[in-house]
Amino acid sequence: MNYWLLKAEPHIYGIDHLAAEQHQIGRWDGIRNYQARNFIRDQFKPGDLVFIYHSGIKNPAVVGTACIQSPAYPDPLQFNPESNYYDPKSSTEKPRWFSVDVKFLSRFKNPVYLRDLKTFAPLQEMVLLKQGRLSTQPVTKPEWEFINHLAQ
DNA sequence: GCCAACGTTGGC
DNA sequence: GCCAACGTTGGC
Repeated sequence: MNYWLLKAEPHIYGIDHLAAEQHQIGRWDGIRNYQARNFIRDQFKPGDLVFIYHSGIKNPAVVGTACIQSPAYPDPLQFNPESNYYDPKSSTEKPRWFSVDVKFLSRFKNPVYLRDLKTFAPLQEMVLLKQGRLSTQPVTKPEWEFINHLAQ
């Protein structure tokens, strides 16, 4: 069992969108960064637990949890010329980008804000604090448990 | 393969 | 809106 963090811009697709999906399962697509892609393609496994993190807003925060619901599969948006995520260099034979299905689990009553994460010694090695721009990233088990306690 | 130019992310 | 960090592109 592994733990991950997925970033989302809440006005585009955030935890409320996920919770509103049929069966509360949504496709996590549009990832267009190789490092983030590699985590999805090579390491995400059904049953893995993820934090949903809202970025690009005034008070960025971990806002809830979800779980990986499917193996990685080619992101359909890369083949759609109408999509912002269309990639003409990708092909169905050699897809470049991958997505997974994610199932909503919980929305934190108390979001854990980035400014607070920064104050706790056990969280100082989080990828979130070290590498600002990575949109999918690993979380350690101690970090997972610590943040869940903060959200209670 | 190097590197300058450029684009994007994302916190503040 | 600004800007730091960093990823990508493309000429050479």
